[in-house]
Amino acid sequence: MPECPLPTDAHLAILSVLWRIGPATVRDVHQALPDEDRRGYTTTLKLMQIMAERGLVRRDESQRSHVYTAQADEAEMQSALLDDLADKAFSGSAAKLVMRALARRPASREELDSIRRMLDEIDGEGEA
Amino acid sequence: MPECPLPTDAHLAILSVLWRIGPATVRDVHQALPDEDRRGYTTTLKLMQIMAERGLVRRDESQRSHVYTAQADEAEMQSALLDDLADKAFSGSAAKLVMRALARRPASREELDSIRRMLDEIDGEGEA
DNA sequence: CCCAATCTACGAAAGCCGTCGTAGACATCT
DNA sequence: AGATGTCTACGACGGCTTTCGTAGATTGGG
Repeated sequence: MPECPLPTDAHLAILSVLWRIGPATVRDVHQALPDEDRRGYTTTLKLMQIMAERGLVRRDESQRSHVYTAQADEAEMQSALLDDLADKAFSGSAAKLVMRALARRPASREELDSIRRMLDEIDGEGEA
Repeated sequence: MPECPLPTDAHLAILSVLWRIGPATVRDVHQALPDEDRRGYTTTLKLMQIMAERGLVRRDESQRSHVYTAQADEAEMQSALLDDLADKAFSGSAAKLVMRALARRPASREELDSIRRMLDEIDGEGEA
């Protein structure tokens, strides 16, 4: 597993598309990119080529239009990004990070319940 | 209020020092930087000059050694960084972000309790 | 068979950031 | 006054990323 530095924003935007729509060609990804992230077609192509070099995506060249698949796991990547942010802006404390995120009240009742259930699970394991 | 793009990593490292130790000179900051973030003295100086231009810090030039103060509020900055990360890697959902952060079990019992209390507060307000 | 569309590959330009060397101003001490 | 040390200011270089133009290959239609 190539423990990469961390994807750049442009790479992450492409990864997000691949995670969402699954294996896709450059054109598919390019069209699926949000407008504010979309540049020229060859820009998307080049980025994806570089991502393939770095192991962020895998590439199937059996078709003329190569098919790209996200190699990096979404959950792992999210964790890595959170770790990084916790280090940089929360003295390494994930708990501080969580509390700051909650302080913005962005969550619906259902989401709050989900979070509570997750806390219960963690407590349960702690007891055992 | 200059709604800046977002601080770079190097700028954030300096801001972290200023938040921690309060108003300080370039030399103070430079010495307080963690070893892995510290480069040459003039590098720190230049970064802080740029930060002053961008409104991330305020500068008091009444002394020969200028005194810098964090202009950006730490909590606001943390929120902005979390918003940014939520957009880039969690489809804009802060709840997803929180759950991913909790899934890593980084928290002590006390921290979990704090988080739970915060959930209760949010619920309480929702009721009212 | 030829034209148009589409793809990959390559290279180069531009931008941004971090890094530092150096210069000049100022203070201090002897 | 001179030597020394510290400060700010400025400029430049290098690295990395993004962006795109262009060329060459391939496909499909008329």
